[in-house]
Amino acid sequence: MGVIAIVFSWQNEDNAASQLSSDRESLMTMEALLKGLNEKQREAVTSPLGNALILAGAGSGKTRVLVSRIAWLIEKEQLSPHGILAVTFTNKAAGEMRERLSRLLPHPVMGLWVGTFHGLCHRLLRRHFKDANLPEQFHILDSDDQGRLIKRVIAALNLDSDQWPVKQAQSFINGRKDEGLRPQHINALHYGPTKTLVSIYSAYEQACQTAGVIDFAELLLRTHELLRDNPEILAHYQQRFQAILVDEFQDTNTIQYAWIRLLAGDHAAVMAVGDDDQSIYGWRGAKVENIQQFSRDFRGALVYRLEQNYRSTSTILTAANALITNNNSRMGKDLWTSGAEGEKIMVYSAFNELDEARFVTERIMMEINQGGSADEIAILYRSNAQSRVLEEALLRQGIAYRIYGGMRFFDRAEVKDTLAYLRLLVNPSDDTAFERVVNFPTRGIGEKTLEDLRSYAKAETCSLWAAAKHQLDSGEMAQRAGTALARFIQLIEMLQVKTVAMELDEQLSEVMHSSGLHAHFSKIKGDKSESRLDNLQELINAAKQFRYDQDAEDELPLVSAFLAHASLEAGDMQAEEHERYVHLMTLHAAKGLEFPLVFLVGMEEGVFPGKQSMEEPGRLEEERRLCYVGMTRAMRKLIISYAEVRRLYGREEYHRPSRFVRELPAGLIDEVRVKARYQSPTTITRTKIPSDAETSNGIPLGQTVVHAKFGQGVVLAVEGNGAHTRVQVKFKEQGVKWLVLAYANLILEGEQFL
DNA sequence: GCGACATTGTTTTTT
DNA sequence: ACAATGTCGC
Repeated sequence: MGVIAIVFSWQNEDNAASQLSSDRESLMTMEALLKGLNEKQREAVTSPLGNALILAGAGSGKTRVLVSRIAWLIEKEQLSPHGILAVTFTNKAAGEMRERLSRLLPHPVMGLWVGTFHGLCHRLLRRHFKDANLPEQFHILDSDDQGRLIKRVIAALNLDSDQWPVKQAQSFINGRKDEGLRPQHINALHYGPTKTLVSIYSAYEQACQTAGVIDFAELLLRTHELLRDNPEILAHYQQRFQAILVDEFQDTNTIQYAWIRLLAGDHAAVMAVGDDDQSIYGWRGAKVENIQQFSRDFRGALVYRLEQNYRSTSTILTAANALITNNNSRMGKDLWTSGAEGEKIMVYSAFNELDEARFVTERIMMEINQGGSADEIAILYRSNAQSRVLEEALLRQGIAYRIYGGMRFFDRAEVKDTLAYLRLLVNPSDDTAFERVVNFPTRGIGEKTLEDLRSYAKAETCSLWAAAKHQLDSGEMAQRAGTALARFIQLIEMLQVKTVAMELDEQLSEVMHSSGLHAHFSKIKGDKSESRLDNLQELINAAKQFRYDQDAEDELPLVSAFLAHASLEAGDMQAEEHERYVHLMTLHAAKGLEFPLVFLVGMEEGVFPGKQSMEEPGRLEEERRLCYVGMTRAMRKLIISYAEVRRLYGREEYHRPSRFVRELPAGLIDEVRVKARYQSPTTITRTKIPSDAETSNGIPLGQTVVHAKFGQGVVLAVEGNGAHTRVQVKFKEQGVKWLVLAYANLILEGEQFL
């Protein structure tokens, strides 16, 4: 049915588009648009209708080019918006593109597809659910749901959960799916762990199929198979999409690449935009090589390089360039700017993480006192755990901050519980939803009862819901358990009837109350219960909002659309407040953003680059790219810091400054000296910081020393002076380590306390 | 079915 | 250090 509707609307929109391109006003817009671009950007935007690869450096106006290109295709190449597909990775990027497009084009564009890989695949699967072998109301599992299901599958296979951790199985399954592999494609002739993992994969697929659910990776894989195995459908979309644009191409994985190739066929003009230097998602399957592969697979692909940067000072850019040239596998690209030189990059060497946090907050205070705004400032770190100390310091100083990332709205347990009820109303076969709420809030349905249901469902290859109904009908259930289960079934069936004519938000409210969820969260004491109830209210608000925002474009039932929205766009909910915050986030989360002032903290060997990344060259290069991404976020000023001692996993660890700091040209760096009169924090009591005078002569090399933990060792090198002094010691047992003299409490031969 | 203890691992994260 | 699981006893 979808196909016919599409053909109709295509013709309508074609007419609309030809009227549009003869419009004088829009031609004017086009000229104005091109005038605002630099030469390289203009070349890319006006590239002939064919394949093109755009290597767009950080801050080179990538999104602008992409958006302008779409406008160009519509205005000058006279493509129908209906024939254009633009793909991104995140909802945020898709939203931004849509928004900028609507500002650029004089008329609202109908039929243009802009979305994430997952969002677009979802749309295709909804339209062609029968050919994709899915139930009409299939639900998308998020990784949490997926984990729960895999856990159950492992248990059902009678495998030892210690030997087969859920996480491992999950990443195995997702990894294979990202490669486009089904269980039968995986070579498991030999015995061993792979064979078991494949059987878990297989059983998991089966479980998903009976429950009518699919995971994120499956969205892509299933869509690829849908197109590959249904020539008419493929032909339809190949004919439809004359131009395909892909953002962040360096982040595409195998299946996404295959998906684009398939959809593009021989005719579509594919424009891939990416930056190999900003590839930071290799660990989750992204293949940078796809960029190199592009020119081979897509005929006559023209390559454009956008190297003029409009974001950062030349100091920051030169430093970032110097850093990234240490990577070997690069396509090569040098960012430049016609802008000002700017301030030098400040590098601060802190004693420990507390001192580092203190320094950062101090600089932020200075910045704000000089008229800067907090929201122009970002603190970037390698891992989330590093935010704690920074938070505490900011809190102490009363600086408003906001942490990005972490738990998102639709990921919250109480929200997911409520949605699980909703899912069950829509599709009682959804075993993941069933398992989640059948006994939550507790209603006397125990493990024993569930075990019976599971084994029946397994034997009959049916859903838990069907198993429950059957067990009840057959009267084989124990009195007590039977009543409890029957009450649950009745509850769901009652809700199905009662909510059928309700608005979405009313449905949710009804579900929350009838299920006892609301009462349950009201009962719990503590400060958490209030925020949980708030979240439930917020969910109702979100549903109400959703009702208004939803266009009738996709004729998906509103409930299903809302559930898909909850899975696919977990909702950052971060733009709501308008206060001015300092932004705290991981380097990964910072990609695509920019800030006038950027702090890069924790620049230590073992932290960044991380311990695990230091052995393998490939991973080290990815860490370096991550550093490059971080540096190029800064517009006006970049401040780097590292701590000589850091509390990590409960231990005090001594780290050397990150190699990335040393890879920056010395001339661009302004190294800030430590104040010798630093007051030691109360938590570290044993610390004795020597004055300059005390240690100015340093320790003789070769001196034998004793360390409380590491034992006896020999001094190999001494670096720095004053409170700053570090010594390199070769210990008998523990090997070679760098220690900060002020913290190490070394005892020299002769019992002299340093 | 819940609370008290033990065990465990601990980059990065979207969809 | 610490949080987030899992196990055990009532």
